[in-house]
Order: sequence, then C-alpha cells, then structure tokens
Amino acid sequence: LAARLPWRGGEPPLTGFPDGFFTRSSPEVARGLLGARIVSTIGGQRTAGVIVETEAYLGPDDPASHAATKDGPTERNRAMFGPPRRAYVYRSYGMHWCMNVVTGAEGVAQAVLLRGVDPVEGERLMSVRRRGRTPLAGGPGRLCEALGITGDLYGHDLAVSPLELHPGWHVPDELVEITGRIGVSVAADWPLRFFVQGNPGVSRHNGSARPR
DNA sequence: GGTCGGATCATCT
DNA sequence: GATGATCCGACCG
Repeated sequence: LAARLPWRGGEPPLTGFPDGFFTRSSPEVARGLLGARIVSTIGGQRTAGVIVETEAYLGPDDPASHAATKDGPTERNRAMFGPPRRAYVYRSYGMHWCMNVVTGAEGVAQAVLLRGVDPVEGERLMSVRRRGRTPLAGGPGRLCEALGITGDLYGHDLAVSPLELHPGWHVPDELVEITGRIGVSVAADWPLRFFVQGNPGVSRHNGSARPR
C-alpha cells in the first residue's frame, strides 16, 4: 500500500517544477503531473490533494478536444490557446465544473484534464463541499467540487493563490497505467489517460451512463 | 458486484 | 436543436 501511496510515507517533495515544465506537450505534462500537489485556498481555507489521474487533449487536431471547433478559438476554449500553466475550467453537462491545465507554448491549444486527486489536506472541508458524498475527489467533477474550483478560476495562473500547483512526489513508471480516454465519443482509444495504479483517488466511471 | 435513467444548460452547429 | 472531457441514486442479481 505504501508503494501505491508514496506521499503518505513522509518522503520529501521535489524542490520545484523544472523550467519549461508546462510548455511541453500535453501527454508529457499529463504524465509529469502525477504525484504533484494541487493546493486550494479558495474561500480562505486550505484543501489539497495529490494528482493521481490525468488526461491529455492534443488541440485542434484532436477530435475529442474542446479546441477542435470549426472556426478556432471561441469564448469557451480561448484559455487553451493562451499561455501554459493557466486553468481552463468549463462546465460539464450543465452542472459540474471540470478543470484543465493548459500546456504547450502560447498559441498551442493543448491541455491536461485533472481527473482524480488523493486528498491530503482539509479533508473535512472537502467532505462538507461534497455534502458527505464519496469518493471525495476521484473524478473530474468531484475534485473541482472538493477543492472549491468554479468558473471564477477560468484562466487563473496556477503558480499563485488561491489555486496552486506544487511539485510533489515522483511516481515510478511501474505504478503508472496508460489507457484510452473516458467519456469521449471520438478518439476514445487514444492512449492519453494516465493514472496511478490502485490509488483510491482514481475516478470511478461507468461506460453505460448514456448511449454513445 | 453490475447497469441504467435523469438532472440541467452552455456551447456549438 | 442536439450534444456532452459527469454524477448520483435506483434497481437488479
């Protein structure tokens, strides 16, 4: 179990994201963000989790990406065309918030969807925000609710308060599983979903929620 | 354990 | 006008 939850062992975190960390391609960043921490002080109280599941979206040529629109940037997706390390937040199914980390150089509309975190700080508040429901933060909508992330953070630079990404723990390749993407109706088999094997923060999902 | 319908609305066609 | 980068509670076995 300790191997599945290396951050529970008290090992010291890495010192910083290397220069250009977020300027790389979205699959590289998606892999690199496993083990990183996301720290929220939204609403004045601290909640945090370790990222254990991500999904990469490749931009206009990726039919599953919100950047794949007929006429390029739109009001919704424009954050993805901007500089890296910003948040692209959107509303899903009219009721959930989902959050991406923008990657690639400015003008490159790539992003990494955060799909699951393992709560490590402020679990009490996370549970209140989630109204006692479980899992606390496994799933893209759930993690936004648990951390208090809403559309107010659209375009927010994730280097500063109230929502910050911090380097965390290195997750070895042996613990990383790569599969197709969840919940998309096209290009679902592209191997762009990354998660930490066996971690409880990995999203639950059923494939039959809606005919596709 | 699993499968399924419904909520609910911004966005795109 | 149709469709979701989802979640939840109900139902079945």
